Amino acid sequence: MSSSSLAATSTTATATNNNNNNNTSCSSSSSTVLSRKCFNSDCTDFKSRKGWRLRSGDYADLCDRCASAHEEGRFCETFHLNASGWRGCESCGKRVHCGCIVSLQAFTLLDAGGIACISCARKSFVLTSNPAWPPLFCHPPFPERLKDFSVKSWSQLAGSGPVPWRQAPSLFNSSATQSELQPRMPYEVDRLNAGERFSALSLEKRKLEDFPERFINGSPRNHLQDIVENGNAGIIDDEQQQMFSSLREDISAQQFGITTPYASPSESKGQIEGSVNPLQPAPLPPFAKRFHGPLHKGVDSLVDGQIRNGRPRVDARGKSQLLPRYWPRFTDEELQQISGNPNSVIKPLFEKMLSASDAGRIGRLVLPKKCAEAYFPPISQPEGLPLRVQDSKGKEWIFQFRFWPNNNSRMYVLEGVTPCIQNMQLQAGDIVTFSRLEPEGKLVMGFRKASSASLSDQDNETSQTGDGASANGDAEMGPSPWSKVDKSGYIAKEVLEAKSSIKKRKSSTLGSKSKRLRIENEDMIELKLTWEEAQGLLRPAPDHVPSIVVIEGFEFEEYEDAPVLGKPTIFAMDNVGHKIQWVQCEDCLKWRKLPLNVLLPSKWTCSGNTWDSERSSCSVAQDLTSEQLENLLPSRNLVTSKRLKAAKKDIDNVEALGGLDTLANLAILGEGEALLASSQATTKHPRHRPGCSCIVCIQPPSGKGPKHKQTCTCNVCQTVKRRFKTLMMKREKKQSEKEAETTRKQQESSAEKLLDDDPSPSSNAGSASGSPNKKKAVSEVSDDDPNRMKSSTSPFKGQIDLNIQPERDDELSPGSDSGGMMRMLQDASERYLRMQRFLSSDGDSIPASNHSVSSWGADEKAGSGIMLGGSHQDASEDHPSAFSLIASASASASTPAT
DNA sequence: ACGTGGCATGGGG
DNA sequence: CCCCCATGCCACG
Repeated sequence: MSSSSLAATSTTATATNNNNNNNTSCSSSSSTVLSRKCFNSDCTDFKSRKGWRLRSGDYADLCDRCASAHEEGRFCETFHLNASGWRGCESCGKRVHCGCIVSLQAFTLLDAGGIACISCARKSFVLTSNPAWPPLFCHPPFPERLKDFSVKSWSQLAGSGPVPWRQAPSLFNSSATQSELQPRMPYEVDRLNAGERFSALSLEKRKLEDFPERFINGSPRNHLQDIVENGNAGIIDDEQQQMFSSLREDISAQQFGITTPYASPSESKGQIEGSVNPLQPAPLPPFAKRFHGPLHKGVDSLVDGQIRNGRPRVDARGKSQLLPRYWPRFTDEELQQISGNPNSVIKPLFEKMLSASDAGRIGRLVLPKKCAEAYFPPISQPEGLPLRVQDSKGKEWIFQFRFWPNNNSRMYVLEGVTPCIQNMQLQAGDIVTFSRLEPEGKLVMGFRKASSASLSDQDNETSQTGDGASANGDAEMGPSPWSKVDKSGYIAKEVLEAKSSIKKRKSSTLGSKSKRLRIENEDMIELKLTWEEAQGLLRPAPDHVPSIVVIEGFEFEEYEDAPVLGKPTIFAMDNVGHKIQWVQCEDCLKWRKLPLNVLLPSKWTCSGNTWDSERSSCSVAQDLTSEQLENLLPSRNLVTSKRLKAAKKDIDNVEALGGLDTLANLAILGEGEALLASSQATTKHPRHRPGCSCIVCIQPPSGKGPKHKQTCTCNVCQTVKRRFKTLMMKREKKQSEKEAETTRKQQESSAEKLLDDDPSPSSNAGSASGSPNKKKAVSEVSDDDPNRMKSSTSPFKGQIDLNIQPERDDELSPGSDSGGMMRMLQDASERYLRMQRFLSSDGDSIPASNHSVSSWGADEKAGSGIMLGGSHQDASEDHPSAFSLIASASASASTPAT
């Protein structure tokens, strides 16, 4: 986002109060922009993450702490507690701050007066957020918004009439989500021609400029109304437009979140109008036809009546009409998380498994007709219109949404998706999801690697879940969301489902069509990895004994109750010989010693150290030296330790570890999830924030960059080494166990075999770990595979390649470091072995064997993930889960070569 | 000759 | 038998 310019603009408009504690919101865009300090005037930390959206459309840059508070909905209660504007939810009585931009979307103004907190609002089908303002303040003024309008939002708006916020209940209802699919707007946005598209920029600019003025002059609402009345809609800010779009036809185009936005006000109008007619002419899609007659009115009426209820649209279609295979599997929660904005509701629209063609170089993604007609703006002409879509990383893509006449029908396609697909490193078989950010109406695109996808849902049929929690890693946006949200529960859920779904899965999605697509094993591997990783972080609820289930060769621990996403810990033995576990504080990153059987929440801080009151504060030093820590830390530690050696000290280590953990968590969640928080990832690695020094981010593009020396201790090399160790271990075991088979298997065997064979790494862990480890191993392999696959196998991931770990390892070395790598690997392997021995002795007895394993695995994963990410860069980013990253450990080495 | 765009074909549901 | 949609193929630039 053009932050700078916007910021400037907004600044002007907003004027001056940068620092009100109370009004955090609008205040200091200027300061924000200019300084490095946290946007929150009460905070002196440096900004590092994105917070709420400013009126300028930019985001408030917050420090981690403030960002977290914001993400968790605690910002106002933390900083605005003494500010005016606190009101009680009419429904639940919960206190909600209504006096600043930060909380804009945390409540809804009720028709009858008063406010309802967002959660109650949703329950009661009320709008999710304040219709009137949010847009203005919360949405970026530009194209995004304009484009963003999704049909839904649009319709909603329309329904509400002048008063935007009154909406069709269904809209908010999560369940309604799918159903809500609106019919499309009667109008089309197509008109955008290439030329028009680019006008968008100017438009934006204009908007920005205008925005302040309008805003200042009157209440947003009035302005909006005026605008509407005057026919200025085009000029209106996106938000405004959104709000009033319902009123105007114009809106339609924008609403779709389409790119149309670019059109200037006048343009837009023209377009819209023109489009309207034009649209209709063409063979109308079902919806179009339906709505065709009543344009504007139709819209309104739709909103209230049909849209909500009658309309077959989305809802109807949603699931009933759309083939199950296109049913979105992510849950609202997921979506929400993806959105990054707690107040935003992401409505899953549909998802599609990429076909070879889709993932090919042609850059055309064939859209399921019904989905296209239901969720995308109606287009009457083959040229269609540009559609703006935001990916999970917050990156915006503009695709040409168009169709080809086909027989008597149409074939809808999204053109220009190649960059996006490549960026996400998607391949045939991976799933692309489309959803819409409810308040904003923005189209969001996520993805799920085949493996993960399979887990959650590939099959519609399968997914009983429907709404369920499939989620895996939808890439969907996920910037911050995941990080914020305590995913544990969620994740656990996913995992569980995944397990169950896995069985079914295989056959699913691709189905007949997918024959070609079946990527297979790779994906499978990935999934497994994912699972593994996830498993690593999952802790069984206390006192729950798992039953082991073997699915497709994989062992799963099944717990009646959803597992808990626990904080990875390291099991060890204290001086006295007691088995204990070490855990790292979320806040200070210090390591604390805890009883062996303690199950910690995913976010654990020193304050939670009820076992050692003396060390229940972050201010207390950790009773563990960096060296000890180094020794203590398993594989993942390697990285850390090396880092230490490299130069930095404990702090670095700690950070690194923390990062790993975080990554691991994130990974599990899914791609977008984690890093997204920052919303704007690096170009290189969207998941990572700017300034991120992780391997991924510091890595040169694959195939580029200087080679590393054997003695190189950079993260990448460390990762690679670690990776190698793991691989080595695996091999070792395999060989010992299956010498003859191993060789052949490695090359031929699919991931499955690998899984079975999995080496020892997991051995350390308890019983539970067993499966995970295997998976892990597999995952690693898979990781490698992806990269290689790309290079070698092309559309169909090279199953073979992936499977062959050894080769990869070899490959790896050549790719990045060549000779040096081997040494590193050996070294790493040695260390690794040592570690394992150590750990194994400790971990075995541990009740929650999982812990040991999991922690290890998690760490490892995390570490590998990080590393991989670095190596993979793009790929890793895209991959929803860390696994991919992990897998790439070996790959990472090779990756560079890619 | 290559890359793209658009249409046609044909398997599958 | 019809509709979808993944690909193939061809024409155009």
